[in-house]
Amino acid sequence: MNDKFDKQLQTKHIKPTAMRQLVLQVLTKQKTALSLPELEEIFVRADKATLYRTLKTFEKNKLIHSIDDGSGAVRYALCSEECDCSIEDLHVHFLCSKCNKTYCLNEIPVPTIKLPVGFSLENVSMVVEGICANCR
Amino acid sequence: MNDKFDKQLQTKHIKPTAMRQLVLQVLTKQKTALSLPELEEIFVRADKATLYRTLKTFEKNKLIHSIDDGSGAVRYALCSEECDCSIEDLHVHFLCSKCNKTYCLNEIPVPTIKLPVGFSLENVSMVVEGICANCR
DNA sequence: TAAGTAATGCAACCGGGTTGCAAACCTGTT
DNA sequence: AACAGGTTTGCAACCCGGTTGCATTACTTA
Ligand SMILES: [Mn+2]
Ligand SMILES: [Mn+2]
Ligand SMILES: [Zn+2]
Ligand SMILES: [Zn+2]
Repeated sequence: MNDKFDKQLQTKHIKPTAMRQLVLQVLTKQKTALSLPELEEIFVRADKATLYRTLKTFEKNKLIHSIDDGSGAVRYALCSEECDCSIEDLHVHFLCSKCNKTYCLNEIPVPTIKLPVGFSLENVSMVVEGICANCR
Repeated sequence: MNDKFDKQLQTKHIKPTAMRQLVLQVLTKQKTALSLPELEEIFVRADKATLYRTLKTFEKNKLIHSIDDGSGAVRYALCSEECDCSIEDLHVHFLCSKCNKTYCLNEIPVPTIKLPVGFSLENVSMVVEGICANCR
């Protein structure tokens, strides 16, 4: 059980500390992305900086990806199995204006667009805002 | 000359004060979007709150639109002539990772995407990050 | 001119994010 | 078991963009 998260962390070359296992566990069971402040609410006894660095470590090692949806706090979600955080792994995110939750729309890739001449692309972010299926 | 901005403000039902004329003038000559902190650097003697409220007023009255490009500060750019800030006026924005400037790609509308069932759309934001034409 | 309304200036505050530093912890070695 | 090195954690402080309350000033109109 913990072994599962343990392996997962080691696969991404992250030393599996207790805190990291717990954070990974929480992130795993979420259907929507979590921000640092939200994580703080879940781990009331944990230190903000530790949670912050945990997320940063996870992100650096591509266990999670970050989503800046304009909701005020950057949110994080588990990367999917095949994800290596390259351009072709980018997908659309959805922010519900009612429940303020952020969904990964993993099945919807970010559409390709043709940039003006001279502009080169390194990254794309597409955030759709609206009402989610749970709120309607 | 000032008359031009004057009319423009009145068209959008904004009382044309001196500060507002100046801010509009600055926004007009910009080729890239401006954030509140950047505006503060330009108007060193002006008060932050005044500039803040000026931007908010402009935005509410659809003289400018805001762009949250993930650069840390929300940026603002003049709306184009025909813009009434509805869905079909949405366009892609470009953030240069070198000069950190944000461009309105007015000629590139945000692509339509098909959301999962139950999800409804109210707004979309698409930000491309890369190297701009000036920086390459 | 006087009253009423809107804009401005100043100060303080909030919240998310980030960092320096010391203590605790882990791991491998003597 | 004691030690040494490197890593993680906890605590505190800080930064910065954004926002608000409130008193003052400016504008409008009766
Ligand atoms: Mn995602
Ligand atoms: Mn724009
Ligand atoms: Zn919802
Ligand atoms: Zn550039």
